[in-house]
Amino acid sequence: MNERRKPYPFDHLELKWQAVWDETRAFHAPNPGEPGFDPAKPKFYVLDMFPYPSGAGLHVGHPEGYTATDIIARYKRLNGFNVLHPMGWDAFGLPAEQYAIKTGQHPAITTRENIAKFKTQLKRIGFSYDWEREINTTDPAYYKWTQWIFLQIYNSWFNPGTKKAEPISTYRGADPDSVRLAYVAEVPVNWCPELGTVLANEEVIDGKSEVGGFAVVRRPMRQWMLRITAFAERLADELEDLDWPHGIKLLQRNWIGRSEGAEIEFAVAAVYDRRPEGPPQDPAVRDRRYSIRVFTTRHDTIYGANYMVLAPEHPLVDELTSPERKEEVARYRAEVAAKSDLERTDLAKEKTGVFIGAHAINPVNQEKIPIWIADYVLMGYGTGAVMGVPGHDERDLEFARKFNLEVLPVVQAPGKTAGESIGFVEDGVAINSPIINGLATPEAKKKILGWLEEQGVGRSNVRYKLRDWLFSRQRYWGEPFPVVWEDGKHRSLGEDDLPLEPPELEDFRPTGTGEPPLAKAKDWIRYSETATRETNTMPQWAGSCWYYLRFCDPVNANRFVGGDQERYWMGGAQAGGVDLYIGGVEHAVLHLLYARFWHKVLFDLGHVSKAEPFQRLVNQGMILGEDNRKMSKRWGNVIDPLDVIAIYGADAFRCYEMFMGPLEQMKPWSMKGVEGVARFLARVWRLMMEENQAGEWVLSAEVQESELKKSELKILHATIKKVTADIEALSFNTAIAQMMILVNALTNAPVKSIGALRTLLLLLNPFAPHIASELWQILGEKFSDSKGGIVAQQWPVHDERFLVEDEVEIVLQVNGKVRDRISVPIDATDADLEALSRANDKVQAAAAGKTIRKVVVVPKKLVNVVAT
RNA sequence: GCCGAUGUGGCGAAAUGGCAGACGCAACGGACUUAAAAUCCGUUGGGCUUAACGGCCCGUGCCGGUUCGAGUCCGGCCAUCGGCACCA
Repeated sequence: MNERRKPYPFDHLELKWQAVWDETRAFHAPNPGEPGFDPAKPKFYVLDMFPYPSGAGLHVGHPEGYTATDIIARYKRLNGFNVLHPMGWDAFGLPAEQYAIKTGQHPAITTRENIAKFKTQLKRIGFSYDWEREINTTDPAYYKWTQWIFLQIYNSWFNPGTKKAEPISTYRGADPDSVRLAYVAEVPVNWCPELGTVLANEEVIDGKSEVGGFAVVRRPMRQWMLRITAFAERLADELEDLDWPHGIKLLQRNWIGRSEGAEIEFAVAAVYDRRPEGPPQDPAVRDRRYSIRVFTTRHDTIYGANYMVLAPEHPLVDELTSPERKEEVARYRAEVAAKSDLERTDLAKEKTGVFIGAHAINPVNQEKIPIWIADYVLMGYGTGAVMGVPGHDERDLEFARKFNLEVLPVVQAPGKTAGESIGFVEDGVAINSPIINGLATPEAKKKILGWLEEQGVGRSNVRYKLRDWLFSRQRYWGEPFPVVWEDGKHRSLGEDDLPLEPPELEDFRPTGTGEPPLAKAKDWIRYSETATRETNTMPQWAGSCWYYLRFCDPVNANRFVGGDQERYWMGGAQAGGVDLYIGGVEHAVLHLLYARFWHKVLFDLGHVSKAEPFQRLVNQGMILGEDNRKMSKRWGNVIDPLDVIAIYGADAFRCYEMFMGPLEQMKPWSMKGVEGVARFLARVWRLMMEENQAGEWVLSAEVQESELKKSELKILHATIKKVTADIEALSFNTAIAQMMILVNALTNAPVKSIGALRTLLLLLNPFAPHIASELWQILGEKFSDSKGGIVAQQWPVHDERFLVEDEVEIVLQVNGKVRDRISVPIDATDADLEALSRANDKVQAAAAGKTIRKVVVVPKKLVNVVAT
């Protein structure tokens, strides 16, 4: 290994301070009612996205966000906040289970080992977590409450009147099971025949399994679903007031996918008319009226609707298909069912579909239009049926061309002929549409909708792309559902039955039939003579949906979080919730949407005090390898923080992570860059320390009580100001640059003022806490004061008086180009500046032969002479 | 295809509409050293010009606009990255 002498003894002092912090519980945040709790202090909750403890350990990407939050946490503490800064483990999940399948080692053991490794790494970086609040989603004392929250969801329904989740007991309908927020449905899942198991969507990449690359097909199975769609409107609307990156809000909004439009009923032309045997004799069948509802955002184009398409799975298909088309329809539906999602959504492929032998009536003109089924219409969105308007919808146009259906323009784009307006038209004027001819699109929509409403065949309607959340997995390593089945019906266990622990299994392998591995535990499954346990488990997202709440009160055995604790950390007069949440963009929609959903349910039921959990969100950018590629085993460019720390120390590691560039930006790693930052810290060290004859570091003789020169005072206070503002703005790279400027300036001074050094150490402390603590202590011992450790200090405040200057440099421009720079007294008037500028040699030279038209004076900055 | 982000030296980057390139890396030169490492000091966007001090021009992806003045604001392109993708 690297035998090079260390530029300062970081290894010794870093381990020393980490031990001190542990022993003194330096970063423990007291809860209301605990000793040491000061109600006068404002709270600050700064949260990291807790990691999945994989076997590979942390790489340098993880600690980027963690370092940022740690700087904020340390900074806020010195500013008098009671800071909640916790860490834990999102430890249920596939890799541990896959490892168990391969080796037979129980996932709990793998998980324990991985957590130990992660924790060692995090501690070596010197993060100021309150480790007394550490949580682990696989701990029964934790997932007891994950299961408890599931029961709250299970025992609730969404009241459309109040737009709130309410206890199921308030539901007045006949079948509560049909409205619960957790329900069972037969839905298509990703089935991988090769692996013999079901996969989550995240585990399927381009229609193949992430593990092994085997084909994945859709197959209907009984699944637990959470009714997140009921909250679509609130999840979209309530994003508004959150202090999140604009892009992330947009991503969530798009994911939720709100569309405003109309639902329109198309009557079905008498089905029996076309049957060879004539009208059925049974009056119940003969008189049956069918109608098909479509959803459209372009109701203004309804005159152009000359066919209709149902999703192949549409429930009316069986009843409407004419006998002579039955065979073909059945064949088409079978074909579609066999397709994977990939095949079905492959845009390059041609449109397919079959006519089902029935017709619908267009309500605006009473025309009989053919009904088709085609897989470009999805059962899961809208009503599963569309009116085909080939004139103004690209997909319909493609379909119409394939099957030679008529294409009729009904909207004319501005500046184009009717014929040219075929295709997708954003806005235009209605044509060939008697009721709305000549109206601009928005008015046409309004008028036709009014007309349809009058006829009783249409109403305005809002639809969302968001689907209900498929909440069950056929896995071992997850939270079991607190549910039992009896006589084909499910019912929940009581709170007293929690935690419901999974059975001990020797064999974690999938059964091959799609039945979950828990089904192998025959004794465990048997709940009573007549009832059996649910064998699915919850997905990995479950534990992370509420962990930020558990951090507020991590060991409470009686409640998922205590009321006082929740109100203190998550409530408050301000916006409330987590004050700062930093993590990767990869969670922009899933985790962040799921957690918001659970939080809203808990809020509606009165268990938490605010409707939103994360007030401010920041995404750190990905750290690439030195080769500018994503870090991965495949490229061999993964960097272990511990390897960096062994050479340069934790402080250098932390500072480099922040100095690389803006937090939110993607940027490549550079070992040379770490070295540069390490040199900076070594300079800080040598500002105060020198080696004696024996090779020991001792306080430098240059460190003395002394008055600062004016120029030194200025740079010191400019640094306090900039570092403070930059930390507030999470602009850590420029904060470090400013401290480098200060250190360079101090290095050149013959005498090092203790006051200036102390201030520097306070500013540096959030970034490089070990070296700052050590040097602070050394100064304290030498100049025996009673200030205490650096963690007990106040953040410095700059004094604007030291920043004002007697003289300022003024830039002289002619026509916007710099011609000279002059130094003038700070109180020079605009007239003075103009006169000086006009008299300046270089200005005159540049303006020679021209007439001065105008002189722009920017006080204390520049003068621009406009000459032509 | 749609949505979003980003384009500045050899590299990471900095710049409330007002001196483009702070700070750092790399490179080069010097000091120290028997020597090297470490450290310290200096130079470093490009071009032209001058014996030299210096002087001049160009330069923030491309084209245009607004402005006394644009990396920054507006319009239109191009490229890279990310997300969504038959959502009616």
